[in-house]
Amino acid sequence: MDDSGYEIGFLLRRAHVRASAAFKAALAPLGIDARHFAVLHELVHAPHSQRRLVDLIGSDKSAMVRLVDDLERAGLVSRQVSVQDRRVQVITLTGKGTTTLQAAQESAADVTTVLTEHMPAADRQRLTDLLREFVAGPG
Amino acid sequence: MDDSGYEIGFLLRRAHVRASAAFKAALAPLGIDARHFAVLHELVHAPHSQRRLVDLIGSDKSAMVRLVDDLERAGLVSRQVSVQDRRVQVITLTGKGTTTLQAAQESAADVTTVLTEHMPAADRQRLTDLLREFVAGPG
DNA sequence: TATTGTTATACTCTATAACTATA
DNA sequence: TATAGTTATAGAGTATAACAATA
Repeated sequence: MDDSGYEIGFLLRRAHVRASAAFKAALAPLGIDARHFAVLHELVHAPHSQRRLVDLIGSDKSAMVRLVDDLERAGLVSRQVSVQDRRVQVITLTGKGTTTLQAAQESAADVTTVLTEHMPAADRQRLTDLLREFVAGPG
Repeated sequence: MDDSGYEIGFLLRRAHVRASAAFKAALAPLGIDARHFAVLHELVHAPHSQRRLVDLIGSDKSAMVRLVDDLERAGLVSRQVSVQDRRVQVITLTGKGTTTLQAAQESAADVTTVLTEHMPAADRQRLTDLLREFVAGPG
């Protein structure tokens, strides 16, 4: 009985569950979860509108409002009305946000090491590359 | 800026979101979702106790009660008290369950084809193998 | 009219603990 | 005492639609 035709679906679920539990535990001391981390990560190089963050992360706009609410309340980002388009809220990393992001990046890297330490380095790299290819889709 | 140290976490999330949305849509006409499919899939070769299903799938016992409730209500599995241990409910695929599972397997295989048709076949196979390795963990 | 962001709401899923019946 | 299953409940996350402000 060969189920390789659809096994990847089950495997992605198990892999995600395994990884997200580990990331959640690692980020908890910083007061954020993986979704907040994803937002902070997108803001490293430049501020973005909430709309742009939604597109980058693949969330939805009402969920993003609450994520940014959380981050703003924690002092990690700030909201500013755009001068060009006053409908737009520009989200910027604060100094504290930058510090927290760096700590989160270290924790996340440590977790990743633990999650993949049973795999040869080449396999780890190849898995990352193939996931990137899978996620890219037909586009 | 190199984020390869933790990028795999984000990628697994995006990959899982992409795949689960597709599986959900494909299985909806059969009246089940991916979790029900996983349960049916484990019952192909032999009946199992709910406890065993929990271990196989990585769910929890109260969630499993409801999954089996759903499947039993739809006539896809049956519950029978074990003769050896009357605490145990043995879950068995019905004829309708077998038919539905086969349809689900075909839908899932089709979805997988669509999800990976932008990838060379060798990459698809390698991704499956590497995910299996990742999921296995240090054990 | 269309878009950005906000709010409200309902729904699903998960997590937890208490409970039963057996062992 | 411990285990398999059940039930109840609370919480988190998602999805949806209606709304306000601006373009």
